[in-house]
Amino acid sequence: MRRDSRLSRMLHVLIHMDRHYKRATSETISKMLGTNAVVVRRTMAGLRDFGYVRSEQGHGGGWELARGLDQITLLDIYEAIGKPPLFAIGPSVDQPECLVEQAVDAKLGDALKEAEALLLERFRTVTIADIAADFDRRMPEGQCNIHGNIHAEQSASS
Amino acid sequence: MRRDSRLSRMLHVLIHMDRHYKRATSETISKMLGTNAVVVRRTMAGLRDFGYVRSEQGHGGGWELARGLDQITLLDIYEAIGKPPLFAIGPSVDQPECLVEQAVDAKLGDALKEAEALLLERFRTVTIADIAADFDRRMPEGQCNIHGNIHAEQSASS
DNA sequence: AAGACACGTAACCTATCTTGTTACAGATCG
DNA sequence: CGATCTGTAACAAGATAGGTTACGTGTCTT
Repeated sequence: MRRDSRLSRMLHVLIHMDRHYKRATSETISKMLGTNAVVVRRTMAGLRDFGYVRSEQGHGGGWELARGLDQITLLDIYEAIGKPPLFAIGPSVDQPECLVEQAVDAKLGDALKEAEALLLERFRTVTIADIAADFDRRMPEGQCNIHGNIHAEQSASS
Repeated sequence: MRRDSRLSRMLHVLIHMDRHYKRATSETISKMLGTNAVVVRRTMAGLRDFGYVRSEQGHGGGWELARGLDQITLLDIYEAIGKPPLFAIGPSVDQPECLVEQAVDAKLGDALKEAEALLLERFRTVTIADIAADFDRRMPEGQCNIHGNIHAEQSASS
């Protein structure tokens, strides 16, 4: 494993749900993300618990958005997936006895806290709708040809 | 594995080398860090390649500082240990075909780049001597009683 | 009521990366 | 020559995201 990509993946799928699907199954979403339906359910469970999506069991079930993308920030999703660690570096022990080590970790921790505050502030002020708007500027037709095959499957089966 | 602690560890040991050792063996340093001599040599090799420390082989050998702590920044050490990844989150693939995914990763990447720039700027402007000064403010006597046993061993054997 | 469909979840494996450990070769000093 | 150290290679351990299989449960269609 390299880096935690759950935030990126969830943003990706939420935009597609808003644009192309009224309701999508875990299987459909998993093909879109290039992964497995169980992984999708596992990750989306957090979003459901926070009320950003709904899931329905049984025949004709699947996932759907529970609110508009302009009502969901990146911070919301980050929290919904369980606030995974942001940084890959840090101290070697949590509470070092050595005072030199404490001074090192304090200084390092200050810098990390500043960077984290900046990052979370960006997450807080950007909605998923903002990202969708960025996409529209790149591709004004509002089409994503990459997942077209999946769209076709979905249209054919419904 | 949890988080990369090499930066923290190297800062820690460099301050001790400046304060308590003219020359320290990997074994001595490893006890200080609570790790293994091979791990020490492995990590310090980068610092040696960048000219921040010197190593001498053979009897009476070991490690010593090659310049003053006010001449070494946190960024220097970060680079000397190989610029490990700073963030634990990121996109799922490097070059996604889907334009929605590209828009997501671009927005996320902007926030991460901002945070990274801030973090590296802090690293660039803080010297290890600054951290040592912080330590002096915490413990004016200039003593670190935690590694006292190691200091004693070192004094006894030299 | 039966069966297909889809989520919910546990259990286990895989990949990746830092760290830990063992083993050994080479250099240096007494 | 022998003790002491660094320099490395090789491999195991630990942690975590992600992938996979299996099975239970709810729900709609026929």
